[in-house]
Amino acid sequence: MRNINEIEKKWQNYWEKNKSFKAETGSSKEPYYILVEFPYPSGQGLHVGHVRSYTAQDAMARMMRMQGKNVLFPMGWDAFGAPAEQYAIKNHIHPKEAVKENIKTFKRQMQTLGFSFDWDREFSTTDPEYYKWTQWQFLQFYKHGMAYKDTVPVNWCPTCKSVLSNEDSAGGVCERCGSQVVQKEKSQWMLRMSDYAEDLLKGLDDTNFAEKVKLGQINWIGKSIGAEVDFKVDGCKEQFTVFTTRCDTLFGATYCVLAPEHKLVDKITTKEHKKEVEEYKHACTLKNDMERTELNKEKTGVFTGAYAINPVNNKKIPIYISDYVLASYGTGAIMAVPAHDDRDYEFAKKFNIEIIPVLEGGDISKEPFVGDGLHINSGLLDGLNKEDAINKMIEFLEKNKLGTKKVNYKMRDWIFSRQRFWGEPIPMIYCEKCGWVPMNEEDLPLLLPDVAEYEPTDNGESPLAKITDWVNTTCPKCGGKARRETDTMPNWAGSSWYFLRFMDSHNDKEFASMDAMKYWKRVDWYNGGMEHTARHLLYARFWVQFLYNIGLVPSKEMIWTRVSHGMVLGSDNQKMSKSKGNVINPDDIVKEYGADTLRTYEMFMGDYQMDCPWSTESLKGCKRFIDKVIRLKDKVVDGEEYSTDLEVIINKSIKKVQNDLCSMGFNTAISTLMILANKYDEKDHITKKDYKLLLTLLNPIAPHITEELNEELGYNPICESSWPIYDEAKTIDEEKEIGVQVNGKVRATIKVNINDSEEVIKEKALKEENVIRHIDGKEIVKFIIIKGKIINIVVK
RNA sequence: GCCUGAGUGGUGGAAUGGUAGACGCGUCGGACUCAAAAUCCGAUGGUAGCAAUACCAUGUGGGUUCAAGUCCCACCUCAGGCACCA
Repeated sequence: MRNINEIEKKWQNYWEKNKSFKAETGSSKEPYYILVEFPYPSGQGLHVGHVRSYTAQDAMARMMRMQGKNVLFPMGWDAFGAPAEQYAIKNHIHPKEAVKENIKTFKRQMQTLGFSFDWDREFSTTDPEYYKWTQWQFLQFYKHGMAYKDTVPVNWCPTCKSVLSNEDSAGGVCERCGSQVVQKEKSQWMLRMSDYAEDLLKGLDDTNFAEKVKLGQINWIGKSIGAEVDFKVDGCKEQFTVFTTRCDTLFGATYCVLAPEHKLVDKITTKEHKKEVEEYKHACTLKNDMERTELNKEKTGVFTGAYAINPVNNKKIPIYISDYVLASYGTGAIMAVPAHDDRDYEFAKKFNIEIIPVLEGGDISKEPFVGDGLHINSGLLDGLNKEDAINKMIEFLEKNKLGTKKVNYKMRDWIFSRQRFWGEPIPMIYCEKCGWVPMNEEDLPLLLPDVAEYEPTDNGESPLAKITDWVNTTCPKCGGKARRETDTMPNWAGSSWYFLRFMDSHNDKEFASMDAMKYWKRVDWYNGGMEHTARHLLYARFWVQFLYNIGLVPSKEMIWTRVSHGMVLGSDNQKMSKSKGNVINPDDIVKEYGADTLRTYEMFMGDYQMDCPWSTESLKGCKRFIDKVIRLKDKVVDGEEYSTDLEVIINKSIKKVQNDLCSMGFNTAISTLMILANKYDEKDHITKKDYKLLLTLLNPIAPHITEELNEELGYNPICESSWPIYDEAKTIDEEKEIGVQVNGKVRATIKVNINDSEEVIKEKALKEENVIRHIDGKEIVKFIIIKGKIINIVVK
């Protein structure tokens, strides 16, 4: 046989030439859309982790095509982003050149692996034909009041010289470069994502996401139901509002805390406390979120000198400021109930504030009691449980106009501006006379200029700000002098709707036609990394829901199932990285062992959804399996029927492989095929049909060699054939070995026939010597026969 | 601290409540070979035993059940995510 790489090349060319995997919009076959997250084409080339998830989805796609479905399995490039920009800065080339190179490498690598993507639908988020529509969609957000400019304290990375989203700077550290993030005030484009909090929560019911994925979304949205309560400041007209989920503990509120940034702080602070308060506030601005949370072991804060009036009992209670209260959540102010909240308790102990228990149970001299209990010291609430007390208190507050029921979400609006060159320009123009004016839609795309300088400015302006030719323009409204927005969009923008574009990739009239979207209906199966299941999925769902609300997509949720894969770790069980020297390059493996072996190994290595270490030894085992399949061809004799003695195992194998490929049981699908091949190997001869069956079942995972062997038998290509159909009746063994237990312990195994009556089985079991020994002299109290599974004899 | 996973041989991992360790890797022994590679055959959880077989064994401790890796309760460890969210 010829060299394995030549065979692989031959079939890759065949598929390309014959457009074997083209998805036809409008075809009468049942549409099925399998999507795998499009990669960021980094300079590192394809990772063996990519190979794992692409092979998995490829196997599904190939099987489903054979089952007669019209499978859409596309691939593209998420190519905007900081790494390409940094690479360009370093090497003094335009990022689009670097991206072009990287895409070429990625695509070549994917093609040598034989993935059945419909390459006719390929695009990159950096193509003007694509980002034109990303910009167009931004304009729709703007025109529907969903995009606005606001000055917000933002996370600033001094190294990247860029603003980061809360998400990107999780933990106070820049996700890109790892530097410490500081706080800075900046005017930013924002998307009103918080308006969609409730819909994003509800929409989950219309999806088939895995439970853990749904939970991730729910946690991120962070809904909590509570009440807002107004507190008057003693001795002046001012008042402030707090948010609480436990308004039933209001009688135990012995102080209030405002966030240091709260607007009221300056107004209510008394002369004697001014200096202290100012110092504390200043200290807080120096700290970023990371430091604030890190130093949370010890509560800090200062007294403002002012007092609030507890609205339920008119008690004067002190007002403090402390950074344990966040300005960005709720109202930026809390009522503190030290008897029943850990944080408030700690604070109260430190500042010697009164602690009044209002719930029965626990010992508050030692620790706060946060459980459920009947109310005490609470006037109208005394004797009630938590739920009743909350309801009664809300009723009381609303009746007396002291507060209202209120729902809060952790999810905030999406900060949409980035001070970078390599992103979609935001198509907005600032005119002294007219203010912010959107570009005319006909003028899109707004292209990135072709210049050679991409360094951000030191004052945090985007590199685009330096390109005056580009920046200076005229106002679309009044025709006067105006300036373009120089910020660009975040990386998440282009990936929030790419799956819609794949339905109609080359449409130059619309981002995708309604007809095409109605035909494909939705992404039926979406595979991606666990790290993207919270953020990316939430952004994409928000984007789609907005488009739905303005009538541009056919349904509110366009993604049905979301699944995630485990990582491929280095053989040292660590994440692969250059510095650790544990990186495996797929090119090397393909060259030495062939794409089919690599694909088979990555599917066999372990549970698809779990991380798994690389093992070249195990890879060789899969090579051996492929070689065995090739060798089996020598046993083939003519015959267009299955060998009689193989019928059961063949039908069983079809059923198992088919079910496993649909439910991500790739490793057990391969083990089934290994068992089948071993069975064939035991025989002197197998029929052509037996052999073709094995090749067909293995084809989704190892498509090249199976096509080659199939062709040598004289059959039409497998990718143009049908998936075999199994006969349920023939998946059952006539005879089976089952265990015989005595008191739950296996003492023998017996052969039973499918037609054996219980009497016969009983008789067989009781004939076994070892069984007789264990029941000897005892009384049989129960005789349990589970057909085809086990026998258990209970004796006393 | 909270949420989500996961703890099974030397190793990657299999097991709709029904013979734990499928399938693969490694190791050991054997065949073929001048030799090696490749391939093939056999053995391989632990302890005891020549063996039949017995006992132990799925992170720990309880429980439910004729039967528990699987279900329930408590706890321990590891990984990932969130983290002062009132």
